[in-house]
Amino acid sequence: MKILKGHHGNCCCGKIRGFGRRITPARHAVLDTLSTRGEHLTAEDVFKASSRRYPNIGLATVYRTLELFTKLGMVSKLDTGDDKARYEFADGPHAKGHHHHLVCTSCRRIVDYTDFIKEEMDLLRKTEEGLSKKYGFKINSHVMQFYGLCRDCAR
Amino acid sequence: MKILKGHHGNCCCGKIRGFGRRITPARHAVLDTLSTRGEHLTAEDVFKASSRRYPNIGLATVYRTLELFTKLGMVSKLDTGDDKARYEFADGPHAKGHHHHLVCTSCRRIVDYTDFIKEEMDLLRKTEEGLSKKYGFKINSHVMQFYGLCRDCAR
DNA sequence: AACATAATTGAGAACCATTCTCAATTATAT
DNA sequence: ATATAATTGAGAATGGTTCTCAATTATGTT
Repeated sequence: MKILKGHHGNCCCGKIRGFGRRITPARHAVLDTLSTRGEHLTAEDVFKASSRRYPNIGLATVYRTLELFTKLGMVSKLDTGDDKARYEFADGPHAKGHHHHLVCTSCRRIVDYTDFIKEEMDLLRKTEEGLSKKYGFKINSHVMQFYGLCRDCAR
Repeated sequence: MKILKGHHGNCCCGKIRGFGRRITPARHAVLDTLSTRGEHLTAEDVFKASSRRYPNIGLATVYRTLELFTKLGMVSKLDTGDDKARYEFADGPHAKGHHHHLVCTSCRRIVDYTDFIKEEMDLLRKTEEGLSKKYGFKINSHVMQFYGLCRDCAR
């Protein structure tokens, strides 16, 4: 299958190749899906959407691809408490910008919020620094998330 | 089996009974385990330790009990990223005090920290309030956690 | 103290997201 | 065009957790 020179050629393929990994139709399909279909997609979501573009893709490949992209830092893997990982573009050309999540524990709706992000980032940076020093950890990531009931589920 | 009137009688049994649930040897064993064996135990950990006190206990019962205690607010269920839930007493008579977690993604060591807790709580409270108002969520809980490599794993 | 009844239990089966296996295919450097 | 290692699809396997169900038991009532 011919690889189209799309907008991905510029931003992601280089990163993939840089790690000695190959550009394949399956990876391209996943990339397209992630940039088209919004945030917090489950592997199954990605599989279904990618199948439209590339009908032969297998679910295992989707998992492997998402794992690779996560390792390369292109994708964020989220846990929103329902035993299914969710994926979205990490900060970068296709990303929505740094945000955190507010999750409804009843209907599983996920709201991305950016309110208080500056204060959060300041505190997170400060905490990371303090914890690194005190406990000797090299901190790589954090999770900050709120759970509750959305308006519809609360009533 | 006779239920001993131990220190739990005062703090937890009332809570359990208050919800129309019964005090049983299995629940007592889990309670003892949680108060004796430290933090962030997996269900399997709780099962093994509780089996010593009450050899007939079943794993399913441990899961059910931990779920119940979590629902009653006595226990916190944590996800530290390794596909096994972990449990510990929530804030209360037996709890260690409010803390957050620093997790080594290599050896899975978990450090409880309380540094910056005041600032964190302030920000969390403020954020919860802001998000409640803006998005109409009734926020019930939050997760704030750091991932990285501990000193031993980093080198 | 024994009864009635609904809650609880243990054991194993079932579930289900994810990972693994392996032979076949394919991207890429030469 | 070729060689080679990476990648793939399909289905099996994994493993933590939940479910099922008949048997047991805690608790309020007599």
